[in-house]
Amino acid sequence: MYYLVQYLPLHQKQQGNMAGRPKIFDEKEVVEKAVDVFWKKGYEAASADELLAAMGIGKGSFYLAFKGGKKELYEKSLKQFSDTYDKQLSHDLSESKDQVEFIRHFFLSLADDPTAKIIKGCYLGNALVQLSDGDRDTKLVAAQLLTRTEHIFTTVIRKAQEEKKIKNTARPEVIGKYLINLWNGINITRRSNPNTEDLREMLEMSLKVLD
Amino acid sequence: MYYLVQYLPLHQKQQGNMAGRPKIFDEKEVVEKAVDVFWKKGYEAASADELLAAMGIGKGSFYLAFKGGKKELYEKSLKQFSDTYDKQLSHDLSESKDQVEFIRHFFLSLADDPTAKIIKGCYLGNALVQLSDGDRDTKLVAAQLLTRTEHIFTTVIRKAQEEKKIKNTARPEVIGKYLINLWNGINITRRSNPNTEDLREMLEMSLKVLD
DNA sequence: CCAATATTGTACTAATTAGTACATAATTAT
DNA sequence: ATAATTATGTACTAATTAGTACAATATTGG
Repeated sequence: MYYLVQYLPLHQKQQGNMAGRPKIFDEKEVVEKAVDVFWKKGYEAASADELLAAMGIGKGSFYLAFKGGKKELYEKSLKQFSDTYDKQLSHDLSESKDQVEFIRHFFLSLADDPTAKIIKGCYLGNALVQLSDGDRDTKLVAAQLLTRTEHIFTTVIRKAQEEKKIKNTARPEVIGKYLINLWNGINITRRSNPNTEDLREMLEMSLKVLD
Repeated sequence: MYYLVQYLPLHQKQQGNMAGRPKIFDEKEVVEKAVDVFWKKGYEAASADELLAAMGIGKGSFYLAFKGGKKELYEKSLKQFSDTYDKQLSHDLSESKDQVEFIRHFFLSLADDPTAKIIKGCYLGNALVQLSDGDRDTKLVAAQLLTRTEHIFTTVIRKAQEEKKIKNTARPEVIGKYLINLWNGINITRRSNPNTEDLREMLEMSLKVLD
């Protein structure tokens, strides 16, 4: 016997037709709050109490909604962050007149970021460095999400090559990896040296691959 | 009245002429053991007990020798690691016939590292990512040490430019930063994608700045 | 041999951790 | 209204944390 089941999008609240006391929070919203804490403190150093305070919910609600505890919350935060980020990036790219130029500007703007004082790095890159061997599965999630962003770059490059907009004839996968590697590097390098001018020149040198 | 004081190198044990029970450990040796633990587990996740076990000393000895506790141990481990690393790198460079070629090979070899399965990244880069805002001073130590390695690259590049061994006429500081940024990037990128072939091609593309 | 000194090992503390148990509260369906 | 269901808040637990206190130990100099 088979049943027709309606799969609702996860973000659609089903409160209206469900029995029981209603949730006082929206999962997406509290995960977003958790991202802030994890990003600022790091995975290990972010305590459950601190997370709950930021999320504005109590332990009862939390461990009911996130049965896997802190780890589940972190994985969900990685996914949600990455989804939002990639979606925004893809959208901005589709809106831009010159996608290669957009990427160039995207990287160059990292040299004079006004938020440079509080350098938090890349949320996914941080995960790869902060997670220990015990959290191999979570690490893998972060790795896959970062690879997804890499693919966005790769796709732009492939298209630009087809349209003869860039001279570089290397495989698009290689240029895409080059770009994500540049991104990964900057997120470390910026933390160790705030010299904006050298950083800018270094970025300009790096972006010659897009000529 | 002035006295002539003989300053002994720190690593020279002065036990022979000192009163009191002799130390059962050598500080450099135990710090080296601690590096292993910090590198594998990360700063936060490395517990004092675990560190002490690896170092083979008890709490009494530890807190006497490292009054600043875990934090002092970590800072010392950063310095000692970096000293050893830079010294080795400088030595290898001075031994090599072609220093630019050495650097090129140094980076290319990262693509087929036999220890790729256990990717621990850069000890100093990890520190920059793993330390939270509360450990700003320790972070600064790591940043300065990483900059020192950058300067080693810069010096090689400057010399190579003077000797017309590379065509790239950008400021050596910029090329040096480019190289340390490449290093920082790879130590993240390798963790997210073990595809050796793409990585190798990406590195070859990156190293064109050394032509 | 004894005083002075430095190191060691153990037992303890006080704080913090993640997570559980469960009574209470707020909702829907009948 | 009341039964069923789901969420919430609080009080608790059990483990782990970094670090301290201090008596016992091993050395040097006199």
